[in-house]
Amino acid sequence: MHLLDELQWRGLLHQTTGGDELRTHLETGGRVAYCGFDPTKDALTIGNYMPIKMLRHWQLAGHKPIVLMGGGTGLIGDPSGKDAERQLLSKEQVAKNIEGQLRCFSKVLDFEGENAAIIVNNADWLCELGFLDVLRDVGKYFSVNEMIKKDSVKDRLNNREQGISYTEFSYMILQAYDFLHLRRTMNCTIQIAGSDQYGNIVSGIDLIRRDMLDADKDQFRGAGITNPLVTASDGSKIGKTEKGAIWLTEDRTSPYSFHQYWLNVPDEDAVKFLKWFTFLDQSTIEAIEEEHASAPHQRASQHALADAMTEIFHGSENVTKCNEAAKALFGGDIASLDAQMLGEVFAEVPAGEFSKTSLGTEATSLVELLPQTDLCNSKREAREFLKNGSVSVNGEKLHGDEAVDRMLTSEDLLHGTTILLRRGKKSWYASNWV
RNA sequence: GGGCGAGUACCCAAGUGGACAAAGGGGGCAGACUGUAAAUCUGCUGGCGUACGCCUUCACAGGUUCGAAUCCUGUCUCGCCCA
Repeated sequence: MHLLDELQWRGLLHQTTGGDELRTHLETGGRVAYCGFDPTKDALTIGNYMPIKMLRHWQLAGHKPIVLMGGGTGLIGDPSGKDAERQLLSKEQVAKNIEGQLRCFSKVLDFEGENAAIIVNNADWLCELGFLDVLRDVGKYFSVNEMIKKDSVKDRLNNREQGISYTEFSYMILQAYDFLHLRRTMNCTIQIAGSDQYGNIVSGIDLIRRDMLDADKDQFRGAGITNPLVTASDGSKIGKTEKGAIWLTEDRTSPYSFHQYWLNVPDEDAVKFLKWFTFLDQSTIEAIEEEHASAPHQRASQHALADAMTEIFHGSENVTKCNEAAKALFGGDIASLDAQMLGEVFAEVPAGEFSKTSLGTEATSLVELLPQTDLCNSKREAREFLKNGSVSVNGEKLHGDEAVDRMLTSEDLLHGTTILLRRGKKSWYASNWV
């Protein structure tokens, strides 16, 4: 399938420049495209995944992706979609953030082989530029009249309170220059980005055209491909929960939580997400969709989604673990798990150590104990949960007043060491008694 | 600089001397139903205490009053209008 058709089918194609010319251009392998990444954070979330995935599709289609880290532009800040002037990041911070983000890229993109992805940092060339050189060689090609028409600038100009600094105003020139630089030095003809970057892409293409006035007429100048803004069915951003963003690295979001996030996606989003976020092909996804439709309660789409995503970022071993953990936590008979399984499943869950000698005493009444766990904050709250029948011990639900009076004893120990507490459906706590 | 208006809990928003820890909605948490879903219904939602209660909140600082989110003074912040 042609890359553009593939993206179209997945719902990832928003706009392109270049029309048929672009399509033809892509029929030859080994083309080079870049996508810029903002080094404002030292780690990435699901919200940052889409552009990386776009580059991977590019790579899978037989072309070469360039990851452009905005180490230079990151010192300036993109005014797009921002209603206030950005704070400038220090050079050290930018360098550190780039370092942190690289981990995520290697999970998705292939950095080896014929079309190996490469990483460049625009600080390497932007920092070399002299101010006067830029004004003479680049600035000349930019019409201020055009620049102030761009939405990103216009919004800020119309807003008397905020305004826009000359620094941020210059951002689009820098981004355009990036494209030109990569066009010149790496034969990079395509820029891939989110739809909000369309204006900046066009600026880049214009600049390339002007730079290549004398070049062979048949030579492809440059084009852009944008993907739409992806949101959940309720209009919210994907990958944001009340508890915070879902990160792509396990030091910030455990594989289990990551897996669970996808598993809990609403039905109406699940198939859409399969197309957007996974690399499963059309027939596979259609089969899953059918399977889901015929047995909705099995949630085939969510399972496929969760497994595929977890595999990308945490590996197939973790997929198995996450599924086993989920099965035990939600369906299985907790008490019958063997010691090893128990350890593995609850490796993901918050835990704490308690003294075995206190078992059977006042100190191990649930009202006393729960506030010491992550499950609740005070005795008052503990009583509330217990009365509501929200708490279970080793998978066995407790009700009403007897729950409030319940004490843990040595008989509750699983394998002589652990007692599992649960509040509601999804909050677990492993208490280890030593 | 002048005029007007507003600031209430996680968010929106009522309340304009006592019955106010403060209506209503949203969100969140929990329960029932389910499919670890959606929709629906129920309970909780400032904190602490097994009740009666105590403590901290209505932008901030003072004041009036037996009593203030509510009245007065000053300060700060935001919005709109005029210069």
